[in-house]
Amino acid sequence: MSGPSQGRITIKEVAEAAGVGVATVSRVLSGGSASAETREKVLAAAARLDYRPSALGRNLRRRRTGGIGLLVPDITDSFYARLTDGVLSCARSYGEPVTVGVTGDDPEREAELIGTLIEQSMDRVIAVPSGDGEMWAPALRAGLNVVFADRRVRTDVPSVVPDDRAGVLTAVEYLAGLGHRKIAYIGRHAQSQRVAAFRAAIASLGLPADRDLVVHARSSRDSAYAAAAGLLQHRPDVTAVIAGGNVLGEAAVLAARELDVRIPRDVSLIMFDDVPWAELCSPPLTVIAQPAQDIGYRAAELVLRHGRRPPAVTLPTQLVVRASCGPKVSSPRR
Amino acid sequence: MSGPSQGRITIKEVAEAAGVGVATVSRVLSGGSASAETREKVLAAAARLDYRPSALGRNLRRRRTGGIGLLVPDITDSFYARLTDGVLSCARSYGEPVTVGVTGDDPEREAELIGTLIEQSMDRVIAVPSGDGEMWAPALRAGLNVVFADRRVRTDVPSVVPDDRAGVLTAVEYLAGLGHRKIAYIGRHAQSQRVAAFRAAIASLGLPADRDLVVHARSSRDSAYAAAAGLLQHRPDVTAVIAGGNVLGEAAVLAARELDVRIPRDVSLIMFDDVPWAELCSPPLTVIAQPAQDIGYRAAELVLRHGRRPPAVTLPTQLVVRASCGPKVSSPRR
DNA sequence: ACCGCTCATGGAAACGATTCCATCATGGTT
DNA sequence: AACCATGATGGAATCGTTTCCATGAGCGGT
Repeated sequence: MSGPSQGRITIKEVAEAAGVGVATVSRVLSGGSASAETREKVLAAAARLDYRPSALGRNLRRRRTGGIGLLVPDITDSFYARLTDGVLSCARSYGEPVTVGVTGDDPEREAELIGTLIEQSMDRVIAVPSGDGEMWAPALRAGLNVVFADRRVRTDVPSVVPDDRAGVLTAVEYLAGLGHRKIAYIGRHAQSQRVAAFRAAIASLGLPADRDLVVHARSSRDSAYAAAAGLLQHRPDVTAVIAGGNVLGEAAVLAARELDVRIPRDVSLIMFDDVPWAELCSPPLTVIAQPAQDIGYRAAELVLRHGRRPPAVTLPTQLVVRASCGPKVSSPRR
Repeated sequence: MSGPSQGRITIKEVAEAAGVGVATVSRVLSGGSASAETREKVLAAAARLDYRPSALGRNLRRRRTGGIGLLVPDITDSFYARLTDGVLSCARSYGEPVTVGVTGDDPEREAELIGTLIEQSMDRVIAVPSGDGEMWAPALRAGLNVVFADRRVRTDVPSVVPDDRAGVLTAVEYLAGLGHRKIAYIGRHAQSQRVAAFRAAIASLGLPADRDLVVHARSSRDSAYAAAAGLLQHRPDVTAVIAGGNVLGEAAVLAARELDVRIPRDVSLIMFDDVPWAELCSPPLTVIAQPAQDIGYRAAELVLRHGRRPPAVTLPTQLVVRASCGPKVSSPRR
């Protein structure tokens, strides 16, 4: 009865209780070879003492941390919440803990969080990168195992992204089919890829190109509202808008309501990202659904099985037609 | 030029580069006493080598992990996403990483996650407990620093919760004021506290008590829909329902729409938790707003400053009247 | 001039695990 | 009977940090 009854119990105490050496305990517990009898004794002792190996000790010796880091712009945004859910779901099946950080789409904050992560010896990270991803260069050189989600900003980092090009094209084609020619896009600052796809789609359909038809917002709700209201106010000639995310879409219907422009009579609206309330909205919103959860899950798979990794995974999007788009009005709204 | 140029650089190499001992480096970096000259040398060397102390080594020695663990039922639920955001926001100002786990309101999964957490040597945890919180007993005994959020299920654990009693009472009073007498409550399984408050409110206003007027759902959207649809179908006599959360509210308006019961003409609806889309909904939803982010922030404060901790913090809720409640219809709906 | 006090400093132990390596027993082969 | 191969086992080194303790220098007081 000499065991130190206080504090966490260690492998040493298990070894003592089982009457074997610490090396043997470690071997048995990590599936190494041992005689049936010894294995029995060790397992019994470990169970009796309710022994839990310390991840700290293990990781220090192994020189890597088990867990995975996840960096998202805004956990409050349903899209990133679902993406996070996907990551957590996959990580759970591997028993890996996930450390989450919020970047707010700010490269500086992102760099800071990367610092924290490598301080923690995390060697596997999933991130929705904020800027052009150049702050990742040092971490990459240091051997960090990174997978980008939702945005593909570096070709040397495996990425899991929605099929933006197809999604945007589908939306623009649908709108053009309804007769719209002045179509605007409201996006976040960081979505350069999607904006490029938008311009390409506009061009390919022979619609008038106009720089001012894409407006940007930062990741806050206020900024989104300002962008939407500004667009609706200053460009009475646009008859259809595409919102590049659910908070942008929300801001757009709010702004429209405030400015008394009716959807879809005055302007048609397509929102990226299908969220539960899109159906509850008045009018129900036509959306481009994105597989947020799958993106997270696949990204986690990629970062966990770090075999040879494909450079990029693209997941399909889907147009869900509801009631927020209508034929072009004959005369531009005043 | 003999430094091992591969892998992470350690305190030993910094010491060598600065021409001092490792103990001195450690002391300088953690704010201990040292001569100005030495401090200078060490700081210079550390900066030059871009040295980052390994949290692993530190934590092993200190026998505690810096980070904090966070357990929520469903990160996809806006309420818990905002709560998480609050926790992350507070933790960031302390430079503490946060490990997030999803319990799905399942005590078994929760116990499993607790195991992972203590394996990680996390000594500080914020949790939204699933059941009666009895699986926390061993962890508590082991000295884990736990704070409960959103639900108060044990008196021996500090908790940060919304003022459920006042919130429910406000909602019931408001509904009663509109003439409603058969008021139902749809809640999650785990919200025993709120259900008790509901019954108390009903009783205090002299309304008919009826066991069947509170129905429970599990944390999935499907379960929520089933519960709402069941209630609406089998109890044509209820003229007002209170939904105990935003996914329950969403399910209620969906079910109502499907069953062709109109809000608020046929039944009035009050939803717990104000979410951005409540205003966008048709009709805009009257809600009891809950300070989800504050709850998370305060819980994080509590768990980080583990001075003497108050047993419970209760944060106020607020009734936001929109358009989902109306006067009682004269005849029960068929 | 000596004593004792303070202060900076570096060596070494400790934290809890994994893993290399040496040791020893066993059993089969020549 | 001697020998080798095989496999189980435990001691000890190791990971990167913090912290205890001993050492030595500097210095003011008697």
